[in-house]
Amino acid sequence: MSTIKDVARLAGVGLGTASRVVSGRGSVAPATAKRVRRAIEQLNFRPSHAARSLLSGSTQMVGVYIPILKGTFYTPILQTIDAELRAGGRHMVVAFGHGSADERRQAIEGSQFLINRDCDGLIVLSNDLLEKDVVALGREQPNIVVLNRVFESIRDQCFAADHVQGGVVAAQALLQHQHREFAVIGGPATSPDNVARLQGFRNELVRHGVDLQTVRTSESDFSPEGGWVSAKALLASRHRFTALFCANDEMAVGVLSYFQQAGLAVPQEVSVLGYDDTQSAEYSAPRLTTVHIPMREVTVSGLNCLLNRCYDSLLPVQREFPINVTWRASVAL
Amino acid sequence: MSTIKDVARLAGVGLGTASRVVSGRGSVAPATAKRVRRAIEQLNFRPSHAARSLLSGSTQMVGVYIPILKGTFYTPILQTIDAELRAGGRHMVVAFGHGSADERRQAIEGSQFLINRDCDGLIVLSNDLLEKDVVALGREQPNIVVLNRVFESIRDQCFAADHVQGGVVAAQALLQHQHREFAVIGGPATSPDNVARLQGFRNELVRHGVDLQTVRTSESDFSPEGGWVSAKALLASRHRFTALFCANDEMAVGVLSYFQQAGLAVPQEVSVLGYDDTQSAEYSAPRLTTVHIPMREVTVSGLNCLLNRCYDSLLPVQREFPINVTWRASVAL
DNA sequence: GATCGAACTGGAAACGTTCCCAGTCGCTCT
DNA sequence: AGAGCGACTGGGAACGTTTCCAGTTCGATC
Repeated sequence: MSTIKDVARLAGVGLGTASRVVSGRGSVAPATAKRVRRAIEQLNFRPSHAARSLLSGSTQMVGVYIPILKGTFYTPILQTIDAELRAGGRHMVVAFGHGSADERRQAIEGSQFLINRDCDGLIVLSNDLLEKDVVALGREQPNIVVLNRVFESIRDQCFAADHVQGGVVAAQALLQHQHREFAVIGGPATSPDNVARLQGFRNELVRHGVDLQTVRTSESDFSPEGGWVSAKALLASRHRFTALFCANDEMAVGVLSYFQQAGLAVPQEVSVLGYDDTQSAEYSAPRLTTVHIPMREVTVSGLNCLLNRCYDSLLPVQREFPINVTWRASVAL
Repeated sequence: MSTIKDVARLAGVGLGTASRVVSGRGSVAPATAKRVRRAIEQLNFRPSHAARSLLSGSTQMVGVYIPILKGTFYTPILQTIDAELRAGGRHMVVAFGHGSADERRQAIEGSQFLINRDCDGLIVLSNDLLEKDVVALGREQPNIVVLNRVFESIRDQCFAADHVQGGVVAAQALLQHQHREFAVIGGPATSPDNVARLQGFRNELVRHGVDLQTVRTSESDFSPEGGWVSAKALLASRHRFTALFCANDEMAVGVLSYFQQAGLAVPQEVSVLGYDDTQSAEYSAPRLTTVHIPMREVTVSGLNCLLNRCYDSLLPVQREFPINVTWRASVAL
């Protein structure tokens, strides 16, 4: 690989002049600039990112930690982040959870890994990190933003939709279709956003006079497979219900798969409501009615907040994210 | 951020000694090492990745270009690459296709972006790159590996399953269930892997005496939505068929969604066969029988090949990838 | 025609590491 | 006692940029 010294030598100019042409800062005579550009072309010169980073103290790189890249929840987030970053000439380096450690450790290690990689900032998604973990991480790299979760100690670096409100919206959607007999398949009890939406859902139910004793709730793991086995158990339990609320779309898809196999017609015999409105809800059989969480807006706002911190820009940041229902075909009277 | 100089000063040792403790190379007296380690701790010192890269000429970083992160095809690939890389203390930087340019330009720009970021090597996935493009890219960064596509000029840097064989396997799966009347929903005609599997499929059909005139083939775009509209068009055409081959799982999922809505029972009235065996096939309604492409093995082999080139390691590389069928519930007699 | 300023130029210093070289110390062996 | 050796140490050079400063040239202004 050729360096800027080679360029300078070939063009017969000084180091400074060559650098000015490359970086476009400072004034250079047109004729000289042309000579330098020809030399660059000829040597196929590209400036070293490492050298620039070393000097400037900034890598123009943002780290993103994601527990696992599976399903349809995280992928649009990555896509969004990369798009926004690239538009600003920056880039993204991703780390997923790995290894045999528990998920909390994985999240810490992944984030640490990213920090060690000289990221200018960090975006973290994790259900298993503790308050003290983010504080510790924040000591090493103050430019941290958390998505889909709020830590009290760094409230204004956290971006999330109001999931208890999401639960309320879910309940209303079902109630307004005259449903009174419910079942729920929740995500992991350790997942804060899951308990929030379940809380909201239940609150709204009692507000409408539903006896919570009659709503059967099972805990699952946010995966289609989990939804499938929960659906099976639910049917086996012979619990009476006309509407089933799934705490995310992926589980709902698994449920739909099992119900089809069991010969239970959706929505004719039971209604199924999803949550998140990810891509997997769009073309299930039947197409899934689901609570729409505006993750794109959440992501962009979080990223902008991070960029503002890292590069003192003034990108717009939004902190309220309206939730509504995307009506498709899985909920009926 | 503190530097190794600060550490050296605080520990009362020379630069070299401090460095030796940090990098673990060279000999240091135990007592001295302890003092240095305490200083590191105290200052919360972390070595600068940029400085190391500059000196060593290697960033320990591999770039991955992916056209778009949507659906279930690319995500496991990323997950696999990251897992393998992290295990070796290296990392991954990802770029997706963006902007309004056509997909070929996007692929070139994305790859270029990665190269400019000082990646030690590049993994590229793209249906739209031309032979000459990879040659040009190869001049800037010889360490390139292509997945799911083979370019003649760099044959041994390309890793892909044999998709014409995949098509053959698909045809056999359907034929052995006595199907004689077919329909096909293909991917984009510009996608080499798509034309390969369609070719293989048709070849096997004629080998079994099926008249290709009777098999209706429509072109779609590998998306669930595309599958949905193609399924609609197919039914509207009143073409007779008992088995439908979809060139990927995503389209098959869209098809299943439409068939359910249209009241067409799968597999009782028609059989549907997918391709790829991605996560979306696992819990569709009904669960999708599909041609299993071992993308994990393809990915690992490609990555290993790249790592061998970049860091002269001797990781195992495999060039043949057996294809079979994952039987679920969408194909019947 | 002296003065001033703008436009342009070259090169040293700095960023934070690692590697190499030279040097010191203490021990063992003749 | 002197030589020889191994363990350990300190600091300069280098990696490839950008920034800054000092210097030169040239045209315009008084």
